[in-house]
Order: sequence, then structure tokens, then C-alpha cells
Amino acid sequence: MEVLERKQRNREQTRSGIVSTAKDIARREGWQAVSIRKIADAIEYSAPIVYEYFDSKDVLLDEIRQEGFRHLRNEYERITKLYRDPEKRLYEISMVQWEFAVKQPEIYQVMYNLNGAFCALPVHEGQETQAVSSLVQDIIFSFIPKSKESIRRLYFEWWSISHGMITLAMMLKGQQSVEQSQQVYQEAMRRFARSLK
Amino acid sequence: MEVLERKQRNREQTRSGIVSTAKDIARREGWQAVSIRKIADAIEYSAPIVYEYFDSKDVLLDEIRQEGFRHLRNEYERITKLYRDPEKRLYEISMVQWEFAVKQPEIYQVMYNLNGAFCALPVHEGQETQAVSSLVQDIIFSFIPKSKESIRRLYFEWWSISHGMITLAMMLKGQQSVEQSQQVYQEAMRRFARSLK
DNA sequence: CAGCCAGTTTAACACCGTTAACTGAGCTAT
DNA sequence: ATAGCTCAGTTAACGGTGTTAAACTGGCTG
Repeated sequence: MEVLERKQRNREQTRSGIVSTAKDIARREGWQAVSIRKIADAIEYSAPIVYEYFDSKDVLLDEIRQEGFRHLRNEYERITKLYRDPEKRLYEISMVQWEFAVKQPEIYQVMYNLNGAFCALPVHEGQETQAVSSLVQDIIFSFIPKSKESIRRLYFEWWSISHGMITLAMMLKGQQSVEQSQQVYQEAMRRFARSLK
Repeated sequence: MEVLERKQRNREQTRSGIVSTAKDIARREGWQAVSIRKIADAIEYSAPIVYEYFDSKDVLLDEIRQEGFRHLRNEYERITKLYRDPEKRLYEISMVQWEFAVKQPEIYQVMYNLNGAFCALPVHEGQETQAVSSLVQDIIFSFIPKSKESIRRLYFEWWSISHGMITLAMMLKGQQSVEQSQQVYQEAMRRFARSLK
């Protein structure tokens, strides 16, 4: 029976090899350069093998996207446990978002279909995406217990400022250093969090 | 000699035919579906003809992108002439930006490499992009004549909020109606403009 | 009529996502 | 032992992509 187990282990190893190879190529050459054949070459298999693990390229990209949102959710939960002050919570979550985007830009890109990354599956139907949304909305609610509608508005605002600054900072990396952008980001997110009090 | 002129006219007609066909396909099926052969079919020529007008697909996309920034610049200039109050100016150009993104999403997408649109040429080296930047920065300066550095920060903030809300509004179109998003956008931009006073 | 030249097309290259058909090795049942 | 089956993995193919070189076509000129 342990033969089956070994087989299972191998399968999972190959599977995660596909995922991490995809991310590697994306990091080095951009998502636009990620192809099934290139992934297959890297893991020393032929192209159709990839389809034993993922129904399509879209599904593979979606997996990486969901992985990204899952990572964020875990970090957000960690922050929520760590701090009681909603203002602190919101600020720290904002910083986690920034660091994630800076350290793993290729994942951030596939999460939002940026810069050549394109996954046809809708972002907002993923389970993790929804989880992240309600997590942040809960934090905002613990701040100011307003109507569901108002919370959604505030969440939309928070998300927009964060996402907007992150994407533009990526885009303007040549014009404006990441440190400069980060400073503006920190200040803006601090101000937003404080404004909720 | 008028034969040459007619030839020239024809050339320009075909050229703009290529551009508008590309936009048509993008609008209907997304940028991901825009291919040289499909464009050629639509204008009833063979594929290599497109290369008589554009060195590459990237150059074609960049042309459309620059067209977008040119449009914005013209609108911004119109607004600047129309109003003297900097607060009003900033608010009005914010609204122009929103309307543009809503009415011509396919152009907005190629301007920022969103949702499958991908042009390898850097956004921020385009002449029009720079022009738009300094136009908005001038408006902010006429508000509060601070250091160049401060102005750049404020411009980055304005752009981030605007761009962030626009892209998320596009993404969440299913969850949140465009009207709802627009309301939040309007309020946020009004608040930002007022905060500069 | 020959030759040239511009405009246009065909054919090709190397790649892409994806699928069907095939191979070969190991296991099973007679 | 051998015939048959299963299954991981392959090759080959389809229709598509951006792009380029070569070939063609038709009208004008010497």
C-alpha cells in the first residue's frame, strides 16, 4: 500500500513543481512568457503531462491567484490576532499588502490580471477572495459599526487606495523609487485608518 | 500630383482602419482576442499589410495607448481653460478620467496593461503620458505652491486613488453597480480636491 | 514589347494551448 | 509462461499566434 502513497507524494511534488516553475518564469521573464511547453521543459516532462494536473492554463493561473489570496488571508488573520486596536489592525494589514506586492510581484500581477498576466476566470468568485473581503470588512466594522452598505463603501475605498498605489508604484518604478512610493503609501494608509475613528 | 495625394489619403484611411478595428475587437472580445490576422481579415487585406503601417503589434498598441493619453490631455486642457478654481479643476479632470474609463474601457485597459492587454513598450516614456502628468501637477501646484517633491507626491496620491477606484470598479462590476462605484469615486475625489485647500 | 516597380499575397518559421493516438513497461489472470 | 490489460508518458497533430522572406501581379515607362 505504501507504493500508492509514494505515487501520491510524487504526484503532489510534480504538481507543486509545475506551480513554482510557472511563478519562476513569470518572475524572471513576465507572465507573458509563461507557456505550458516551457513549464514542461523545466520539470523535464512533455507538455501534455501538465494537463494531467491542471485542466487548462487558466486553471493553473487561478490556482496561483488563489494561493496569493490565501496567503493574504493568513497574514490578515495573524494581524487580527496580534492587535486589538482596529486602527493598528487596518494599518498593519495595509503594510502586509504592500510587502506582499513588492516581494512577490508576479503573484500580485496574476491576482489582478496585470502586465500580461491573464486568467479568464473571474477574480471575485474565488473562495479566498471572498474570505479576504469579509475579513477586512469585519475589521472596518469593529471600527465603526455602520450599515453593511457603508462598510462596503469604506472597504472599496481602502482597497482602491492600496491597490492604486501599489500598481502605480510598480509602473513608475523607474521614475520614483520604491522607497519613496512606500513612504507615501504608509502615510496615506495611516491617514485612512485614522480617519475612521 | 494629386495622384500622390489620393494615395496618401488612402494610406491614412487604411492606417486608421487598422487602429479602429483593433479597438473594435478589443471592445467586443477583449484585448486577448486581438490578433494581426483578425485585424487584417476585417480590413480585407492579408496579415503582412498591417506591418506596412506598424512595425509590430506592440507599436500598434502603443499608438492606441498614446491616443488615449492625448485624448485625456485635450480634455484636461479644456477643463483648465473652462474653470479658474483649482479645486473645481481637479474635481472636473477626475470626472473626465472616470467617464473616459467607463466609456472606452478597452483604451483604458491598453493604457495600463490591464485584463489581457499587453504592450511591452513602457507606459511612462510616451510623450503624451508626460504631458498629462505635468498638466495635472501644474493644477495641483496652482493650488498649493509647494516643492516639486511635494507636488509629485500629491499627484501620485491623486492618480492612485483615481486609478485604483477605476480598476476595482471595472473588476467588481458584477458585485457593485457602476453607479454605486461612481458615487464613491465622486465623493473621494471631491474630498481629495478639498483637502488640498 | 521588355523591364521595372509598387502593392499585395503566399508560404514559411517558430512559437502557442490543447487533444488524440500511440508506445512501452509492469502487473494480472489464465 | 504468456496473453492481455493498465497506465504514465510520449509523439504528432490541429488551429491559432507574431513575424518575415519570397513570390507574384498588374500597370506604367523606356
